[in-house]
Amino acid sequence: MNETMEGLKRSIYCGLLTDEYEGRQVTLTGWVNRRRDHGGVIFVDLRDREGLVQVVFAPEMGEELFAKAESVRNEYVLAVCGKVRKRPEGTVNPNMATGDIEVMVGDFRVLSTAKTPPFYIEDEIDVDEMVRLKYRYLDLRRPQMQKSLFLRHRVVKCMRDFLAEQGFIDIETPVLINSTPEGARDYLVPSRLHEGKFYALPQSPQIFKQLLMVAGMDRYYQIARCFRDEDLRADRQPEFTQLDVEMSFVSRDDVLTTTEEMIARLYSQEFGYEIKTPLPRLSYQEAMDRFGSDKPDLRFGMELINIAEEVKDSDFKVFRQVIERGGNVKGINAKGCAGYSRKEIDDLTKFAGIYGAKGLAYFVITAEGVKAPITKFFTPEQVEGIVKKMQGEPGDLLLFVADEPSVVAASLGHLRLELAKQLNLVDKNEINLLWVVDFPLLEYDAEEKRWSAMHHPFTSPVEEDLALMESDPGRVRACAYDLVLNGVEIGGGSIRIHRREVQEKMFNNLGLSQEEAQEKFGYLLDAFQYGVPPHGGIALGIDRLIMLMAKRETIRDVIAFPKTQSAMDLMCQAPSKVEAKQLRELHIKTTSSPSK
RNA sequence: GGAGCUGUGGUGUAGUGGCCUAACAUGCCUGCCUGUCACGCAGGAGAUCGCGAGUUCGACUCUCGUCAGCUCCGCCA
Repeated sequence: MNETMEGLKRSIYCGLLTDEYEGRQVTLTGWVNRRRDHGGVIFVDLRDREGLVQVVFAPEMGEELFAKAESVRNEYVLAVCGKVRKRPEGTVNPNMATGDIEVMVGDFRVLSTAKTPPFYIEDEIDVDEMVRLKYRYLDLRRPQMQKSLFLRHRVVKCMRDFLAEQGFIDIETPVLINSTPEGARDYLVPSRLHEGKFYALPQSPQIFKQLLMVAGMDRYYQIARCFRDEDLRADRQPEFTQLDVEMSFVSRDDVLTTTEEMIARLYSQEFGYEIKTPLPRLSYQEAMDRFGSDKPDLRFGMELINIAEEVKDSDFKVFRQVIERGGNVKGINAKGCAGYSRKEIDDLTKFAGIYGAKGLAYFVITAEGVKAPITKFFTPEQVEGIVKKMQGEPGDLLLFVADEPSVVAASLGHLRLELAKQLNLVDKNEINLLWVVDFPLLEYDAEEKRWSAMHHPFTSPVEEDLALMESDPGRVRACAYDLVLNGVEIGGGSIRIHRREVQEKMFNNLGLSQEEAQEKFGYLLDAFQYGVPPHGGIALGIDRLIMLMAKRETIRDVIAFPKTQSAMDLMCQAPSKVEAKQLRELHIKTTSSPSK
């Protein structure tokens, strides 16, 4: 039933056919996007990765062939041979790139019949993602998905070209490595040859790229697959792709500048958009203070404003006590939202609660003055002071959170984003890039009661904070930086520690004993005894970057075969059970019941 | 580990205790149709309403559990 390509050769992609081919005999191949059977004549839109073209089946081709044409259905794979011609007057389709021409089919073959697909192969579909993922190969036929993958290809190619020009070389690092403490949960791979031992899949090629610097490669890059066994999000998959870069004998600004140039070239090449460099830089502290986030979206204002000074002497116990305990009281001004209903404010309160806020205080500013249940705790002067600090005007809604600093930042920071969404404050076409710099080197893990590296254990402290490492580790700034695009972290890196004594201090702060450090990272420490260049680098999240460039809401849309939120591949059904024999070879026994 | 939303022919939806013997659109099948392009017209097939309990005289509808998908919190150097 299915015919072969024997003796046929495609002349051109369907979507690339132009009127320059008029009068010429061509062979086209593709999928039947849609057929319109008029009885005496059949129109078929033939689709390939470049687009559509209309091919026409008319009875002149002969009875037998025409009968075959009548049996053609959607998604059949055809090879058609025919003459390109201008469409008759009045039948040109201006909505179609190839709408002024068509191919009069003289002969054709059905290379493959097809079942009716479970959903339409077209953009703007509204199909349950479960179905799309199960039939991902059909989902990927949709032009929009193909465009995303083409975009991804061009972006990665542009990166490679740029980096090659700059003297970076592409080096692969192993995928089977050893598990390390710190950081995300590792994916483990049992060893058959070493009973009871495991490889881990890399969370990033971090240590290897640093060893490549010790090896004198000077400038390295890799499009690296990374693995983290943590829960998924719209912008987090268990395996994802990073552009991993490392360079020797450089300062922080060398890394930033190189990255900026690359990103600028990307946008220039892809959209003809000129990004102004150098990009703005915001310290972590300032980002947290003003936006409640270390990846602030600067496409709109509505900054967090500290009103501790204005409320510290008020009768409002909630605020006062928080301040006395070292907490923050901050607010945001939702311009023009004074008309929000009780329920809308309740919803905002609930929303703030997700991030730990125990309440959401508010002022409604009307022409007659401030209206709110809590005004009674403040003197008129205090109310006025708060309104002034918040730059409140009649018609505004002021929202306040009082809590420990991290809760205030998280709740107001997210509330700010939520309100921007509701009020449509974001220009979707704006491209807002910035660096967040001067991250803390360490953060305190309350659960484990110890310091842990905010970036990773090889991040260098900034020189002038070195002395604080023993006296006040929480205040040490790291020579680390994140690249933020429209409120999404798309990359991060640091200048690394290249001095053994600083590295030891770092391990010390992390509560790693000399022995533990030697056991886990000994090879890096050893390497550092043999001449290590100062070095630093960055890793960019390719999936997230492409997601933003393609204006998609989830990285699943720019990954060919992504996993669901429960880390399953609905198409191939991974993960799956394995044979008992395989487990025996790996010296593994599972604890779950065999029926499961 | 937790919160929320969703689950009804292939697909997208409607149906808030009896009107449901489950509706609409689209897709699919059959027939007609020589200029359509979301072709048109006529007819037809197709659903134990995610799964399991419970409440009820009666459950697509209410309750509980469970599974799956999505969003989020925790987690993610």
